Amino acid sequence: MGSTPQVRRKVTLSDIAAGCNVSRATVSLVLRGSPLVNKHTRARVEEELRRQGYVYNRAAANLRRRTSSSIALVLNDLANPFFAEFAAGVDEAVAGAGFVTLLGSTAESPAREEAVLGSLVEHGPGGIILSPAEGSDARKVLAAVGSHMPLLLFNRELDGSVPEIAHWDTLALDNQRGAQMATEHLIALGHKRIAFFGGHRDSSSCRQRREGYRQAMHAAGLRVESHWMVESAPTRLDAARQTAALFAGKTSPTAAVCYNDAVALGLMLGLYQHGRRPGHDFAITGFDDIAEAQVSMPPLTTLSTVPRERGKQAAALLMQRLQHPDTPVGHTIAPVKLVVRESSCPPPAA
Amino acid sequence: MGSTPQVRRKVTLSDIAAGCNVSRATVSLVLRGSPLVNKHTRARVEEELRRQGYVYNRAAANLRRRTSSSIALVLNDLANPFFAEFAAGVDEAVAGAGFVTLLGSTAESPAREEAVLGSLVEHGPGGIILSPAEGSDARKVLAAVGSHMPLLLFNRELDGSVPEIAHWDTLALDNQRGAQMATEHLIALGHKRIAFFGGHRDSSSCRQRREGYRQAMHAAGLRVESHWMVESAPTRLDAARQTAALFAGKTSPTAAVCYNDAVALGLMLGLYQHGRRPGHDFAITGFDDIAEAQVSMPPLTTLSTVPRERGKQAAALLMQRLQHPDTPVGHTIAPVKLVVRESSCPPPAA
DNA sequence: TGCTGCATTTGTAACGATCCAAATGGCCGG
DNA sequence: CCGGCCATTTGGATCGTTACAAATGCAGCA
Repeated sequence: MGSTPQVRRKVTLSDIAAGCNVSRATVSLVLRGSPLVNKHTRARVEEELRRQGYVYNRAAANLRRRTSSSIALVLNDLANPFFAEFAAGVDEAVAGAGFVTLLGSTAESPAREEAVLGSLVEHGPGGIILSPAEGSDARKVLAAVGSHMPLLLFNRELDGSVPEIAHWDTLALDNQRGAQMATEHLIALGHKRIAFFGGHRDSSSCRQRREGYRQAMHAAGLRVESHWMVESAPTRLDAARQTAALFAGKTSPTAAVCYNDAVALGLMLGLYQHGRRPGHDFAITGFDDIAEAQVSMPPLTTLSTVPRERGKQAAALLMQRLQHPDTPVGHTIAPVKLVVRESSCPPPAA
Repeated sequence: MGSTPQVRRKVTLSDIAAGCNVSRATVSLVLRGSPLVNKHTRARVEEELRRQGYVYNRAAANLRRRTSSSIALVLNDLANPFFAEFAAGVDEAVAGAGFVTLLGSTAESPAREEAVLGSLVEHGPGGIILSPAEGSDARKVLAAVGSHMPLLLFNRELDGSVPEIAHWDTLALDNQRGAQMATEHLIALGHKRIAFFGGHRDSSSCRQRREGYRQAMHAAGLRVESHWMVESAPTRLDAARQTAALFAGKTSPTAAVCYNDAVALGLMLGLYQHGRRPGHDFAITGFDDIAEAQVSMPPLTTLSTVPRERGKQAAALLMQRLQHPDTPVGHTIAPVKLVVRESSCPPPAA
């Protein structure tokens, strides 16, 4: 039935035009649903499009129209579930707007980031969503993307960023407020000796979370022992390894605000290995609310960031910028929500 | 220093040509590193490129050369860590070959899959890597991508696929052999009553894993009770919910081969809730070796699929196909490796 | 009949790159 | 001094689409 053995070359708009004796211009109008074309003509053309199996060449159209139909998404770590969810959200919104997503991942390497950005920019995305690699430099990024490319920075800041060159929008989580809420929650439960566990001191998100923690402690008039600030890679494995450091000093904490969920889960494991029972004799909070948080043992009290929503939001913000290139840059801070589960118990009776 | 306030229009090759009194053709040759150009000329042109902040327009070049510099990656569930790792692997290899990845995710909906494929195809990728949505139909996919688009199917089969129309390559995990290995491992430990837990009966990977399980059981002369075959959504949560079903009949199993790691971890949780201790009085194996498998409690015996490697492999296979479009289609089965950890214990002494 | 107005349709020049055949200019041998 | 050769450069057509101004045809009306 109507099988046309389409062999070599791709079908173009000229083929369609020739196939039903109209001009290329008319076919183009049909493709774009213009009301100018006669409805009988339109029908003939559409039939021919179907018959020949035409596929639109958006690259050619974009070239002529000087438009773009893609956005680039560059992530420091796609394999991380947080960013994977984020990416899914971005793609969902981007696709909803009729765009496609160009993906790039940098594996936390500023050098790769530069290369990836360079390569993606050549493909002419309308804008870029970037979650920078650790140590990524503002001037380098700017050089790679150019000063007129709409750019949305997610989740982290760039090193050496000064207001004069920063033409980009940002979307960040409310790290400080989140850590503050977690700390206040533990304080309300009766804890007095609370640690801040995990993360790299020099990452911007870690700095902000520590700051929130410190403020809450200070506001409650509680001391912070220096050995309660434990650094670790933001992974389960390294967190488990660093557990012992918490109990190295003479005054042991009874609770810990963790840098993120991965670290919190690692700490749980480490506690079990030290013979302690998280959720019974030690309270823990996380950050992110990853899928495992609700089924860990015990279920983890944490700050929900809803990464998929953040992805959609990031895409929406970038689309905004595409439509209004000349509005002043915006800095959005997404609220986070405290989700209380069993890992945050009161301190053991003194 | 040398800051040229580049305002509106993008810099094109003509601008460079004009800027140093050579023809566009010469600039083009320089861009592509042709040995034809005089090295003094090349230097002048390169200086001008830098000075004006030129960025290559790959879309225009692709149009003229009738080539492509992208591949499309369409996933049924990007938020799943297995696919996120896979995507990271694909992107790594694709970027290494100087291509970019066009991302699409379908949220397990065949309708969205069709739309996403249609949209991506218009952007002219050189080929497509597709992990189909559940229930995705072969003819529909074929209609969306056309019969000449290089296509690699990953992880699942398409419904209604018949050899006459299947021009695509495939890359699959060795599901059957993997489940067989897991089952044999449990049998070697002394288990006789072994269940197969989780997954959707009609997904191709679940069928294959069940088949491997059945073969191993049969080869060992062991019975399979019907209530030992428990279905669940492939998620932790639903798996935890279905746990009770395992112990509904009169003969309870002492071990379970799980559809995948998520299910296995859910089952662990369910067992704890039923007062059993996985790794002590009940043995469990998973499938995938996701990151959590090594830090769960107890650490999970599972089949390692190395999704990132699969991603690289998928990209490599597709690149192969791009270079040799006329070689016969290939069906690759990636081996899996049994990783023994503490979750697979011997049966409790009778 | 000639003119205007409307609904359609169309030719042609772009968009930014590449391909190709042909031009340029310098140098060498005869 | 000329022809030929080499190394280099170049104009113009082209990829598949869209913008735009202009053409077409037909109906209505004075």
